[in-house]
Amino acid sequence: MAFWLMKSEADVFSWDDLVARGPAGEAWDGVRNYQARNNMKAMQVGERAFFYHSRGKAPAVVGICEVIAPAHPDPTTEDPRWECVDVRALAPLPRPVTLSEIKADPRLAQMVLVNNSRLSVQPVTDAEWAAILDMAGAPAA
DNA sequence: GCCAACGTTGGC
DNA sequence: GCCAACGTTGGC
Repeated sequence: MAFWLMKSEADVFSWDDLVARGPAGEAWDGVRNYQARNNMKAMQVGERAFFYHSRGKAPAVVGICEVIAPAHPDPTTEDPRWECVDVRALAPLPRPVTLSEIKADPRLAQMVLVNNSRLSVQPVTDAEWAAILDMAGAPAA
């Protein structure tokens, strides 16, 4: 099982918006970046991803979501190059983990989030996943 | 709101 | 195939 991280601007589509979708979840559409798309194509149903709020005054990982549908054509474009997965909210983190905390933790120095801040869908290693859960005060997965 | 970093586009 | 110009992202 691989782990992932998906970014969204909090004032465009927030964690609360995903929670409001309930078990039906939401298509993660609108991605127009090949690397991010390739990551979505690699996702398996049941895998988990951190939900990250970008661009707010305190960018942070705020929740955990689950992939509920594999990659399929992006409904927001006619262009067949673009695909998206569907995700649903699983659980909020007991405490958000901010980008500044992530940058300050040596366990997370190699995170894609730290080194390629523009990639909107990115892989997370098992060790990074565990470290962030730890920082959030969440039980290990 | 600003600006640096990055990805994409398009002329040659 | 190269590279300059442009648009977008996202931290601050």
